[in-house]
Amino acid sequence: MGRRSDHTREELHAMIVREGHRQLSEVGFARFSAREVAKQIGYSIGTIYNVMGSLDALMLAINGHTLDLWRAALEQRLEGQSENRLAQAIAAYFDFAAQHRNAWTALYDFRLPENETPPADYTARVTAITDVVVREVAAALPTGRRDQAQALARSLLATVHGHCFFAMNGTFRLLGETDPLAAALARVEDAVNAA
Amino acid sequence: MGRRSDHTREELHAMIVREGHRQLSEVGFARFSAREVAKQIGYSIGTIYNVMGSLDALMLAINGHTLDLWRAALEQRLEGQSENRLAQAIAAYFDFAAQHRNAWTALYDFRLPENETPPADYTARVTAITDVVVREVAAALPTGRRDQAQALARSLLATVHGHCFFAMNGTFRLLGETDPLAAALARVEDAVNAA
DNA sequence: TAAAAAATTAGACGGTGTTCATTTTCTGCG
DNA sequence: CGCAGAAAATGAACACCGTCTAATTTTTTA
Repeated sequence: MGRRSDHTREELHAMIVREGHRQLSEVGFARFSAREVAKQIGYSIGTIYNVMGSLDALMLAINGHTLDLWRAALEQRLEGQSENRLAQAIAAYFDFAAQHRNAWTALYDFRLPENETPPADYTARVTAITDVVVREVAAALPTGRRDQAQALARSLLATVHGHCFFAMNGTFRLLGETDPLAAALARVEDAVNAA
Repeated sequence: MGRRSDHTREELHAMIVREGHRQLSEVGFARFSAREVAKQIGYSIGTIYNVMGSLDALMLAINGHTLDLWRAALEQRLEGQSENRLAQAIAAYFDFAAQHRNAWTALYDFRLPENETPPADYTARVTAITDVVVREVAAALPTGRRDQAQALARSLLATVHGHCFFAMNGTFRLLGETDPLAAALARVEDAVNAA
């Protein structure tokens, strides 16, 4: 076959990413298959490669989509909130991971080969989420300490990530921690108070 | 063929795990292959399955071995140290991850299927590392706060893990953080001072 | 309407995990 | 020593996977 009148190349690209994200969410990174994506959208495996280039590129596009959803969820949660905004942001971090288990986990399961770097539009999505956190950390700091916001935000992001990761992968359950979110909030509070 | 006089079943098990760990360290989790392990030790693929039971079991054994090495490195680093022991432990955490990149990463890349739980001898290795941290956290706390050590140690482990993870996966480089270890140490200090 | 361009296909290739009937080797007993 | 049974090891078979590409089909263009 050739061109199909009902899908432009762009639309097809979007279809693949959306279906890929759907399947990734369903079966998880370990069982994800490009062939199955092709089957579900009614195209052949070859088309996936023509449109996406490679499995790595497909994964980057899917993870990019997850990052978009994550930032949207984060900003929606903060919208109109005037108190405890940093705590709200952290809770949103945890909520997104819990509600999008497989997609969130895949953000960290998937890695490009050693020599390659992610494309600019992917890293931009990562920094977009970071920027939200930087903004909220800055607001939580005393006015004289706002210049520390960027560095502190990076570190607090790592702190929250570590807690969320251990919550999701079972480590906290194993260690008897029953409220990972509270632990993360406590660590962030410690750091903000120290600044 | 049948029994080979030069290897007991136990020795063969150990051989497989050691060679598996070697290859995992070399090529990383994504490119790890049980078939290649078999080839390198001069046995057939079937034998790997006879001895280990499944690929999941093999991965658990290999990761268990990594955890053993990690705890040994941690304890060796602390041996004889009388000052800054908690900071030393954290530095050892980072050092091990850096020096055993692929093996360390595989600890988190590999996950059992949803319904299954890791065997007791695996979880014991995880808690063995945790116990070292609990001990050092307790020592760093004022005597009246020692009862918080366990809960705080869990949280600080997550904190350090988050920083180490972002250091290893490139997130910190992307965000401009040039000294992840220092950031982790600062967060731990904040938490200890707050207690 | 014919030629050029674009889109799509599907099969081939080399790899993977997994299973299991078969073969080989070892052990112990008569 | 010979032989039977147990233990160990094999490797072919199966169903997948990502990747590539020659061939085909459709659409667009001239």
